[in-house]
Amino acid sequence: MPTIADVAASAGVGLGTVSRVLNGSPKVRAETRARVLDAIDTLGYRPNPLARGLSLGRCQTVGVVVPFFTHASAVERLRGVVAALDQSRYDLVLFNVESPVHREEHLGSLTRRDRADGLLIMSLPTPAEELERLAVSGVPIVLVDAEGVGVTAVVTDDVAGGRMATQHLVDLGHHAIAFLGDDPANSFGFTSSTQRELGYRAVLAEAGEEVRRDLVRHGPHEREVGAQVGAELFALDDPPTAVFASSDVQATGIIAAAAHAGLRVPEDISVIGFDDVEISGYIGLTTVRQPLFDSGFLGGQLLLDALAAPAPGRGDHPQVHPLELELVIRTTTAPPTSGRGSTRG
Amino acid sequence: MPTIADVAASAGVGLGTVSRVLNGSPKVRAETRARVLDAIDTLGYRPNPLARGLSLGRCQTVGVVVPFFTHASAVERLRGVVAALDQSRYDLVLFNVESPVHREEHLGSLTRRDRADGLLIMSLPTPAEELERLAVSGVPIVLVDAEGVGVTAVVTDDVAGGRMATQHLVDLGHHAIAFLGDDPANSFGFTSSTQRELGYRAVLAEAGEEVRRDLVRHGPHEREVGAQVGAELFALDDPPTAVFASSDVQATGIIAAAAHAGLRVPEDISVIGFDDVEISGYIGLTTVRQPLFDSGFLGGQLLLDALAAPAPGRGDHPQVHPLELELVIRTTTAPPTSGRGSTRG
DNA sequence: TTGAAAGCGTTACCAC
DNA sequence: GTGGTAACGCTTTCAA
Repeated sequence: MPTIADVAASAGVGLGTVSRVLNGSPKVRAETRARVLDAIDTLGYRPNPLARGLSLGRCQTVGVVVPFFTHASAVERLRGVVAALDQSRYDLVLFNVESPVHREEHLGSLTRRDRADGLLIMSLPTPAEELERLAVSGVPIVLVDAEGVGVTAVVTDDVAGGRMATQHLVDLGHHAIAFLGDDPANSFGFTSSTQRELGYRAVLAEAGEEVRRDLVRHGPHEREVGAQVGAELFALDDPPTAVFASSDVQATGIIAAAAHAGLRVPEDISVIGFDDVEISGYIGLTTVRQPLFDSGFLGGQLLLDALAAPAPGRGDHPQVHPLELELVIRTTTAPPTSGRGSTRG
Repeated sequence: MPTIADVAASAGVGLGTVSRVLNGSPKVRAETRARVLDAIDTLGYRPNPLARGLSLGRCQTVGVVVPFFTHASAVERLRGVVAALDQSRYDLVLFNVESPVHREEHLGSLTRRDRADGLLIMSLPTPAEELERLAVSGVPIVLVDAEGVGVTAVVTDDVAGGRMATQHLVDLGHHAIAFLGDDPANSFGFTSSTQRELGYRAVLAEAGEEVRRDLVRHGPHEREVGAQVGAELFALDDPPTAVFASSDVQATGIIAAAAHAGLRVPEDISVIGFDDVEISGYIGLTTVRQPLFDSGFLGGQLLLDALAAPAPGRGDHPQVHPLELELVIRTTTAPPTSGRGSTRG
């Protein structure tokens, strides 16, 4: 495995000259450069990124901290990040987070420029103190689907999204509208779902509807949870005529439960989700579309920008980039049928 | 940012001793160790992986080369890898491959121990010559969903899978069975689909059925492709009564086309897919299940094993680990209805 | 058991 | 322009 020294020897020049050629320094005579390039070629030399990193104090690596298993939508976001980084010279190191402990571990070890030059944190509410530590360490950081004081972030207005979904159901004439989302006290501290619930409650209040406690349910973003909650909901004396699930994955569970209970969607029960993941199109789920891929892509770009900026300017201008939400009406929502539905006043 | 020297100074010991403590060498007096550990703690010292890697000649990193965007199934496999690596001390670097050029690039630069200590290549048929280069470079390598001479691999018997699917349709009484899969001349050189097609042809031959050229179609693993091909198939004078799509994603397209053509599944047309990705369960698709997650997990473990093995033994015993396929019968296949179907003898 | 010193492959600073 | 040389932070060998 040839080193820079071998190249230098072979080309009959000094170490420094090879390095200069490598890094495109203009202070090299054309003829010398050619000779060095030639030697590099014949020797099949390739710079050692580790050594380069050690010397430079950076490692050409971007760390992505992502709750990979927890959200189906994370994958789509990750795709965006990958696409954004693809043209850059940065490698992408994946840090999966399955538990809060996990997060602490990773964030702790990543507060160092030597594991990753920049950090992309997805969907994980990061304690202000952690953020502070990261900021101090000088590692540029971008949050995607999360917010933090003084940190550049790509966000979605989940309250607005929750409003959109609920308003759609209200507009269709529904009264007994159930909500299913993450537990506000979930161990990760995910807040998106809670925000959506806020939107739900706000719209209901505006419509003069009472928020029935038996219609508000919580659980992780899993299909099984949706199926379970759906079954409970449909077994109620006064069942809902519509369900707003704060994720498409949960929504599919609700739909499965409806089928199981012999209910037709949307005739007997309307279902709306959130995210617009790939499967939603397949099954015709009405939902609130989040630009998942774009969020990752934009996050990646922002991080690359921060990395490209001269160190002193870094982090001085944190920006929050809101992404547009869009109501996608497909075939799982419709006006309530008179035969069924709430009899509440 | 404290270095090992700071720790040494603070603990009043030499550099080497700190290093020994760090690496769990037994040749350190308990009292000394305690003092060092103490210093490490108060200083908040953390070893620099880059420096460590440079010195050691490795970087505690596993490279995963994966056609991320090309196959939905790749994500599931990736999940498995992440899970396998999670407990190890290796970081996972993701190399996306969107085009053959991409592949060359990555593989070229990864033939070096300094970017990744080990390599996991997914679903990408790697030219024997590349494999040779990698083998020579001493980087342990594991193939998942691909095969190569002399390389440890996790594989599925796609011919057998193709047989399973086709036999299921034949057993149901179908005669005009269409096939949709990757173009055998696809630019990546993916072969799984072609293997499945082999199984399809074999079963048809055994059943005494002619393989109708108009019923064998090719295209990328995209839903749109399935929809397009489905439309063409259903417009035939003598349309098929069943379709075997070599991926679930294509199968969903076929189903969409059926709905569009006013055909009921499975009454008018049976559809079987391949993979059993998450959505397949949701939509009740009959399919051949591949243990995607497991394949990634096993691949990760095998790579970790290889990495743990003493260098000389590496690669001496490449093994091929076949994974079990399973026919999952759900609701998209049924016997052909008499009213429709082929009239061929 | 411990300390000192020699690398690992680069980059960057300093003379020439 | 170009060639030495000192870092970068760690592991490891060699003495002591």
